[in-house]
Amino acid sequence: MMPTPENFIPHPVGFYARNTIDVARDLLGCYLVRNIGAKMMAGKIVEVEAYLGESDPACHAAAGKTKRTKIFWGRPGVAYIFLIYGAHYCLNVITMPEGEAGCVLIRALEPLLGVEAMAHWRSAREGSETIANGPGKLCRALSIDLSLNGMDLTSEQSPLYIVSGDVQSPAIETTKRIGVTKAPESLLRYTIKDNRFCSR
DNA sequence: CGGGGGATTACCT
DNA sequence: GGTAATCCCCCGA
Repeated sequence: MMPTPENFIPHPVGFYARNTIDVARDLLGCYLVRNIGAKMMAGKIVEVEAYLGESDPACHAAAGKTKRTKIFWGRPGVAYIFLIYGAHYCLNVITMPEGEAGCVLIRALEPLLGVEAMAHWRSAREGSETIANGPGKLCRALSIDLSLNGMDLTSEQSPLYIVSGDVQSPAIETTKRIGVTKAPESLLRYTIKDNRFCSR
């Protein structure tokens, strides 16, 4: 059963103040909501990756606290956004209780609301399956950039937030993370099994 | 202040 | 399958 915008309920901070792997798996099937003025876009989260903080070489937090990474040790449930290859943004959610580091990378969405707007931002006339099937593509589709870094994803007042999704929890497939050069063998990528909107 | 790294994507053969 | 594009961030000097 799919929620409608009237029933969009953001997760409380406590949802994110937990073990990163649990949060990652629980985010599958939830909805990412983007408001620009009166326009709403939303998509179901179908692919994520867990980054386990200081002990995970692939996690930016492994470099220690810097201007860019100090957000990891701050309040959970906020957006961590960075620019990669000078061209694409990646959207993460900060996890773990305050004082501990971790995040979940949102890697793909199944477009649900405002699909035409997403196609517009992407300058894509293709089918909806490829509009947001990658971390850079979904940021482009939802017009997400560094100006949203640090945004609270637990509030409906935010231009970007996450809400509870499908009532039934999905079957989950576990694989290696994509594209990472450090710790490439770790099985920390989670997808909704057989969902056509995942990357690859 | 210069240089290299990077969790990607699109477009080429 | 291979690779160029492109820039913020971090580090070392």
